[in-house]
Amino acid sequence: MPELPEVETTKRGIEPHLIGKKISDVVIREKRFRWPIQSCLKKNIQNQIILSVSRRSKYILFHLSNGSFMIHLGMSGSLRITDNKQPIKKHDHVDIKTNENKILRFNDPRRFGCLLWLGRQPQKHFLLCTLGPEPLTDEFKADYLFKKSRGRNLPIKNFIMNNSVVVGVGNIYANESLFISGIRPSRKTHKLTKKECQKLVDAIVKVLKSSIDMGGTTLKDFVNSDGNPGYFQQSLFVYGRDNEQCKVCMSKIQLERIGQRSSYFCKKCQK
DNA sequence: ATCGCCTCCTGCGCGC
DNA sequence: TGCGCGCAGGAGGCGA
Repeated sequence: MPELPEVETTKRGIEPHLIGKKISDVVIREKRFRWPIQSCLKKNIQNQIILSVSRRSKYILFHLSNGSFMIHLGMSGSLRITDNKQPIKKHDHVDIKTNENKILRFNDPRRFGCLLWLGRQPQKHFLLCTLGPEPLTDEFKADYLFKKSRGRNLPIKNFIMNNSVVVGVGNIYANESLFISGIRPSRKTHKLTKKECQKLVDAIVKVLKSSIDMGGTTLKDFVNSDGNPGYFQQSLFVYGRDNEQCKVCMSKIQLERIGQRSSYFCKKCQK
């Protein structure tokens, strides 16, 4: 569920509670994630001060003076700032406690996420070193996407969901940005014109930015927030709307499986 | 090198 | 009401 905007919102929400704080204890109730929690994690981060928090792709990185660690929320994970009065709920797998009796609590029902020690050069970790540009930076522009797309024969939707092309575009945002740019998800990547690449880049940026804005207003209270409402739901053009009317032309929204993923589009608005 | 399929896991919604 | 099935999703890994 967490796509890039949710991860960014989470990062912004927890950051002020953690900067400059010392990690006093780490409680690991479950170590089986996408990758198991390393046995060295606890001793490496305990008694260290959190100097800064950053985000790369959907990874949230925590920087300490002896190295960094990171958390990925997978598809069902969430992070909360809480305290030891709050009862431990199902799937509350890890607590990172600070010296001010605040707890960063990692909940992840499906355990698709991870919590990994990275060492002193986090950017060299195998999960981070092959990542493409961040979509909300100058690196991600039409020129880049056009060049990168030459000679590629896969559906454009798969292409933009590939993390080595651009990070942070999950299934929902891929569908939405292709609708906004008027491109069918099944179009072969190399057939996109430069103009279409421009439209697609603009659409991806627009969708991600507006979603961050919405997430920012809905999820601002992280201390007592008890869930993520479908705040983005009402603004979706195509995702999850098969057989419903296109909000632009009233045609019926189509559903097709592309690359094992549900792909929604409007036949009339997208070519 | 590139692409597509499989897999990890649990909760939910549907149909019977 | 209860059960079981199928699907959802991020993204690495692997086989073709």
